[in-house]
Amino acid sequence: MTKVTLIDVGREAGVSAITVSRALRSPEKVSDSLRAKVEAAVRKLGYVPNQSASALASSETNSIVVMIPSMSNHVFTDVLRGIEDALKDTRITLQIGNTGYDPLEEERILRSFLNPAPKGVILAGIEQTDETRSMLANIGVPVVQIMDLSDAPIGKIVGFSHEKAAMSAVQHLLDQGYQKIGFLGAQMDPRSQKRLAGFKRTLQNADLLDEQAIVVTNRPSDVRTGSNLYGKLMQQYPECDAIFCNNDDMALGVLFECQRRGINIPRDFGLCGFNDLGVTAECVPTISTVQTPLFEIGQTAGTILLKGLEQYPEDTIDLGFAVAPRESSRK
Amino acid sequence: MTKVTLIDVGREAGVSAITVSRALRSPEKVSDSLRAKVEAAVRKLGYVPNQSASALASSETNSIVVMIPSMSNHVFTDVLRGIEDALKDTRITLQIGNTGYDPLEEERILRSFLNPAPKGVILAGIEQTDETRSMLANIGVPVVQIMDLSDAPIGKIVGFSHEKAAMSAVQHLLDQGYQKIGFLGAQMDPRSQKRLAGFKRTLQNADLLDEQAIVVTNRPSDVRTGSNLYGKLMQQYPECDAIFCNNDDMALGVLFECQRRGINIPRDFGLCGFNDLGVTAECVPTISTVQTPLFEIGQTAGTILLKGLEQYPEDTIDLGFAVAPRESSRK
DNA sequence: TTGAAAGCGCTAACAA
DNA sequence: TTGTTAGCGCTTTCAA
Repeated sequence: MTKVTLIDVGREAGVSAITVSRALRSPEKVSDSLRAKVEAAVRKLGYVPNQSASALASSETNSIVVMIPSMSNHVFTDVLRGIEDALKDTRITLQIGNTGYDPLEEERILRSFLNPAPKGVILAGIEQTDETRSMLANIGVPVVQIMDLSDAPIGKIVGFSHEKAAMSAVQHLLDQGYQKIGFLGAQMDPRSQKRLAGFKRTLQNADLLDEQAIVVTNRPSDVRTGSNLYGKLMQQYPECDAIFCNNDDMALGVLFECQRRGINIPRDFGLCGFNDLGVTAECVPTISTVQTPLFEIGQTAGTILLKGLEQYPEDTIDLGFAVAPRESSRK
Repeated sequence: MTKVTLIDVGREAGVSAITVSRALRSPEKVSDSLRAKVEAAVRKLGYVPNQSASALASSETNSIVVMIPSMSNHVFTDVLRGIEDALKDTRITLQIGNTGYDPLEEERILRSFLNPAPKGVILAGIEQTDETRSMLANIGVPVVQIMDLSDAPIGKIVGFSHEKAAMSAVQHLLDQGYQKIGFLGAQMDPRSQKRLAGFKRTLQNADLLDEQAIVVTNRPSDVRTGSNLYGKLMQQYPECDAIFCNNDDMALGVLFECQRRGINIPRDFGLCGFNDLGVTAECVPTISTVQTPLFEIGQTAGTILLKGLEQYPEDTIDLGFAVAPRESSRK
């Protein structure tokens, strides 16, 4: 079974290689009897197409490139599941690149993934380098950005407004009667910065903003970081009576730290997370959060590439968000 | 910048295409002045190698295929991080396949990834189909299985004993004075089955096994499932005084459910998770667990493929595990 | 509906 | 140290 080629299959079926290729690629353009013969030969010999040869000859691949900042963050694995869902009945393969939140790394990896050109490219965020943009333009490959919104997308963009989402979350805490609201942020990528901007804006409008109420780090977002930053915040802003966290795992860390310190949530302290990563709906008390359409973003991006960008009238697709009020903010 | 080829670079540098290829692939075999000229031309023209053409001509790719059962389970993203770490200073690309815990799906995806042949293949578990095994044998590609141990690995295998790990966990609960120990299992893949076997064996040895103490589901492992299965277990085995969960997120679900029911952990009830996925070290109380070398497994598998299987004397590499006693089992 | 010829961009093997 | 020739396995184009 060493290296079965189209020629071998053709010999077995008594036809030429090109005929086999056609029988496999466009079965409708071939007589029934031929198709049956070819399929039998393929099965008998265990033929598997050589993707390199195919891509080289046709200058077309069957892969879609996805560049995400991190595999450890559930946010992006949820998005990936959405993309996989959109592509599940096709022969399209995902080529996943991990950028580590670095646009230059994104550029470097993407370059190596762009020749031969993939069917499409999905990029997280809108912070691509100029070089990345010009590479993509030169190649002319369909591009979908995800997770954010933009007035000037490279191709299409599917996401939601991080600033508005944060504003809604903070407004929710205000509506519940909390006044001294703090912000805890890890992994301060550009979308987190927008959430911080939304936080600031809402409190400014209410004339309640205190710069001491903001604690951020560039470390990855996780439970322990939530606990740690909570401690830091309470030192520099002791009057704090509620927190908005830029990711659910941070909020969980705050909850645990409050339990350790004997602080009652929601009576003494309000809490709201972000992204609805599952566990905030289960813990005690449940933690209010902002539901973001992660799976749907992936699904939509995949579908757009599948159907062709031109099938979608708008360049920007805002999938919105929803504040999910739970026990942690029911004062 | 449309389609710059080696010939274009060669023309720019005043040499032939093959010389450019050599200058790029083995710079040490080329004169300094030539190398400089070629590098300048590459930069000027923005040349990027066509991987399909390269793979076709050399019958060699620069990719390693990784087949994992799920992207949503942190267990496998930790392993992936390990693989990426081992490969970070190379030009090797990961081709990730998501099997959904289905050996036939693994076979299907793997087949499409095997022509042209990758540099190596990493497979989770030991449940490959006969067809998968024979494909891999025919191609002669280096294979590393991970996450488990086996007497007859396809190539090498890197993992630990799930049965022994579970036995240690259950023994720990016994040592702490718990007697009526239950088992909660989701996503009952073959490795989970081995953990269940370890659970049974240890309790059998102590003459404390009750079949009513076992509750499993094939749904994915998550926090809510932990809470739900806890309820089911307490119905059918009310005398239960401790639980061993087959994954940390399930254990967290049990903790939350106990909080809701006013059951004190560890005084009234003991708890131990599995895999040490981070959050069990942070919650209140902290949850005892079994630390498994997920990152190291990935790292080792990547390194083995990088250096060549033959560099490693043993076929089976047991990276072990460690019970991490925490508050949830300190009766 | 099927086939022959040519070539995708690169590299192995050999030659100079 | 550099170049020539041939060909990897497939698909495109054109012809039958």
